[in-house]
Amino acid sequence: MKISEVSEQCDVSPDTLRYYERIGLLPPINRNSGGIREYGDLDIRRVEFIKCMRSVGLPIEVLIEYFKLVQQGDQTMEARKQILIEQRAQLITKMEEMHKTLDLLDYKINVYEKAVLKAENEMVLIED
Amino acid sequence: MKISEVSEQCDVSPDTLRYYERIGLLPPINRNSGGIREYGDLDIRRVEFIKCMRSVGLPIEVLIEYFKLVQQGDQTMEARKQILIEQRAQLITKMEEMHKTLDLLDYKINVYEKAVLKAENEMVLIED
DNA sequence: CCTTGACTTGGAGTTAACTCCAGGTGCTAT
DNA sequence: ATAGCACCTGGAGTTAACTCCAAGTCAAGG
Repeated sequence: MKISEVSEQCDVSPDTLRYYERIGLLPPINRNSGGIREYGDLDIRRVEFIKCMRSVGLPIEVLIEYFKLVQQGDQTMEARKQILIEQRAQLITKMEEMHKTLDLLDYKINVYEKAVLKAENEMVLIED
Repeated sequence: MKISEVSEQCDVSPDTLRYYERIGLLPPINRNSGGIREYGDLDIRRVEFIKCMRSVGLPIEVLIEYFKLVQQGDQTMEARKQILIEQRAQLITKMEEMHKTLDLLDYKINVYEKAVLKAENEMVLIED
């Protein structure tokens, strides 16, 4: 798969794909005879994984560290697991934060709902 | 309340508080005779609200727009409500994204769990 | 009176994560 | 064979949201 196809399929810009490769978040992608990147299935899966993690704000640095360990082989499994556990914990914290904020938004929206209705009723009274 | 006290109580740096004021996210704070900022209860509540919204990634620009409407009085209530509803929707989307990512993390952690156990069992066999 | 410490300002610097650009190469269709 | 298009590279530019800094003011304590 060429870069534009990957870009299309994964909804990540070609610039971003090249950027990810430069900083070592993606491995050096295989090239065809003309020097054009040819992404394999594993590359695509990695992009999808990165996309999922990035979408919730997991920093690129952490992902680079993780893939560095993956590349070092099986004896780093425990360390990799620890990274995922740590990120899971942070994700849970964020979700709790979001739940609190959601409650506050709901409360405020409700206040406006009531205030707007009240204002409308008063309009009706005036119109009478 | 002086800036350092607000900073302490709300866990926001003095620099950030002054920054928020400069860009119009906080109103011009009252000053004492010496030109020192004196934060009132309303200011504090606004800081707390901002903190809550910022903690889930709601952009500063949106908050500035919101407070601009607040300052324009009651006839902007409907518009303000719409902003909150829109942000609520985006928050829900983010939470769903997070849930998906959480599931993926749980799956991966589980895979490692099994792989590590398997590796340990094999070690035992070798040691035997 | 002098030092200390918290405050002030305007402006510059930082960080993360892209995003864009200029200049160049190489296949492909007319 | 030449025009056009997708791709390449290294490097510069952008954006959001801070964060830091130098130079200055002021009240209080020794």
